[in-house]
Amino acid sequence: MAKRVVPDAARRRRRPTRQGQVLTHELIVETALRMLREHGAAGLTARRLGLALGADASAIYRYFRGMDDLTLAIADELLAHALADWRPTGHWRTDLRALGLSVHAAYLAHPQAAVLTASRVTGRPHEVAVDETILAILRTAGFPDHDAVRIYHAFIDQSLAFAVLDAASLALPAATRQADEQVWQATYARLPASSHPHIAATAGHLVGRMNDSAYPTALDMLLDSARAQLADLRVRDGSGSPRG
Amino acid sequence: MAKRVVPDAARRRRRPTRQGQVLTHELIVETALRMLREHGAAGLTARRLGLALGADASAIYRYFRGMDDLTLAIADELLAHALADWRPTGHWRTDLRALGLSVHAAYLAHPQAAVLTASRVTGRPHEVAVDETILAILRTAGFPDHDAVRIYHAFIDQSLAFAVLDAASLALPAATRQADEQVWQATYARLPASSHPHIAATAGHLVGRMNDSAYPTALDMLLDSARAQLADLRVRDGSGSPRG
DNA sequence: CGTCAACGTCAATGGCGTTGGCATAAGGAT
DNA sequence: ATCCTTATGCCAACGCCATTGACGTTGACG
Repeated sequence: MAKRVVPDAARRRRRPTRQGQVLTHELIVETALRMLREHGAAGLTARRLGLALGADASAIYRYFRGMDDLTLAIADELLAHALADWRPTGHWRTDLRALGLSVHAAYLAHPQAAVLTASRVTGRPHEVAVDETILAILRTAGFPDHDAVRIYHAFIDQSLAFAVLDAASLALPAATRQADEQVWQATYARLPASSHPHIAATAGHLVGRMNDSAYPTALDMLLDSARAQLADLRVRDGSGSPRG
Repeated sequence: MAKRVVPDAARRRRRPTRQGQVLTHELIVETALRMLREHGAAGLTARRLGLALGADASAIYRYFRGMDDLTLAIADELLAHALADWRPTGHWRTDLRALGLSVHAAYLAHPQAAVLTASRVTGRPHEVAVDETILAILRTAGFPDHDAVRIYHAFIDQSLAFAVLDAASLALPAATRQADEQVWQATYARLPASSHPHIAATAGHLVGRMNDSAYPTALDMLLDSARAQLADLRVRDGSGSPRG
C-alpha cells in the first residue's frame, strides 16, 4: 500500500555525490576494507570514510544503520572469500583442514578487519553457510549429533581465535613488531641454563618459530583427536575399521 | 639537581579532591577494574572514571600518561595472577590443563586488557616463567625437544588465542552482546531444514552453547593428541606403557 | 614562616558517531 | 514533456570522547 515498488538494487536512484561518485553497499564496504588495510582499525571512521568516498559522512547512514552494521557487513564479506577459496574433496579430515586454513587465511588477508569482526556473531548468509558446511562434513563423516556439535564448536572457535591472535600481531605497527622481535632475541635466546634450563635447552628449536602461526599444528592436533574419537565410536559399534 | 626530593609514594602531597578522595595509582587502577567489571569496556572512559573517583577526569593524567598507559598498568598483573592460581600435581596432562585454564581465566578476568596485550611479546618475568614452566612439564613428561617445542607453541598460542577471542566478546558493550544473542536466536534456531538441514538437525544441541567458551574442549583435544603422540613414542621405544 | 612544586580544576580543542531538516534529482505516471 | 513522489546527498548541530594548558591552591620542606 504505502510503497508501490521496492527499489531493486540495480534500479536505485543513484544520485551522484558532489564529487561524482555513485554510492552502493559494495562500494562502501570495499572502500572501508581499503581504509582498514591502509590506515588500520583506528583509521576507519565515518567522517574519513565519507571523505574517501567523496561524500558526506552522513550519506553512509542511507546504506547502513550505523558503523556497527557496516562492521558486520565487512565481516561477512571476509567469510564469503573464505568459502569461495574452498574446494571439497569428499574426505572429511582433508576438507575440514582446508576449510579451517581458508577461514584463517581470509581473515589474515585483512588483519585490521579481523580484529574488529572475528569475535562477532553476524548471523549473515556466509557465516551461516560456513556453519552449515562444517556440520555437514562432521555428520556425513559419521559423528553423532552431540559430538558433531562439540567438535564444530571447538573447530570454528579455534579457527577464529587464531585468526584474531595472528591478525592482532600482523595489525601492529611495524615498529612495534620489530621491538617485540628484539625483546624476544634479547631475553629468550640468552637466558642462562641455571635459571631457565628448559628454555635454554630448547633454544635451538625455538629460534625461527616466533613469527610462525601455531594454527596449523593446533588444527592438526584437533583433527587427530576427532579422528581418534570417530575410530573409537566405530570400534564400539563394531561396524567399521578403527583407522578413521 | 633540579629536584631535591623524588616524592615517595607514601610521602605524596595527598591533596584531597573536591569530594574528599585521595588519589593514588592503586586507587585509580582498582576503580578502573571495578568499572570494567560492572559496565564493560565501553563504560570505562576518562570522564566516568573521574566521576567514580570523585575527581575531574583530567586528574588522571597526573598519574598516567593517558588511558592507554592505564590499560597497560592493569594488564601488567594478569600473568602474575595466572601463575599464582596454579598448583602443580606432578601429572603432566593435569598440570598443563590447569595452567591453560588458569591463563585463560586470568585474561578473561580483564577482557579489555586482554585484547590489548595477549598478542604481545613482553619478555617480562612472569611471561618467561610461564614458558619455562610449560617446557619443563613437557620435557619432564618425556617429549623429545622437537615435539616439546611444537606442542608448547600450539598450547600457549591456543590459550592466548582463545583468551583474545573470548575477551573480545566479553569486552563488547552489553547492548551489543544482547543484540548478538538475539541475532543468533532469530537465525540459527529457526533455519528451515530445507535450506540448512544440518543446522536444523542439531539445533537442539546448539542451543545454550553460544555463550560458552570452546576453549576447554579444544584444550582437551590438543592434550589428547599430545598424549597419543607420547604413547606412540613409548611404543616405538618399547620402554613404557601406551597409557601415558 | 616562606617557597616551591605537586596536584586538582576549569575551559577549550578537535575528534568521534549519529540525527533531523532541507534541497534536489531520478524515476514513474500521465 | 511535465508533474509528483521520494530516495538520497548535504548541512548543521548534539552530545559524547581523550587530551591539554593555564590557573589557583595546598601540602611539605627548608
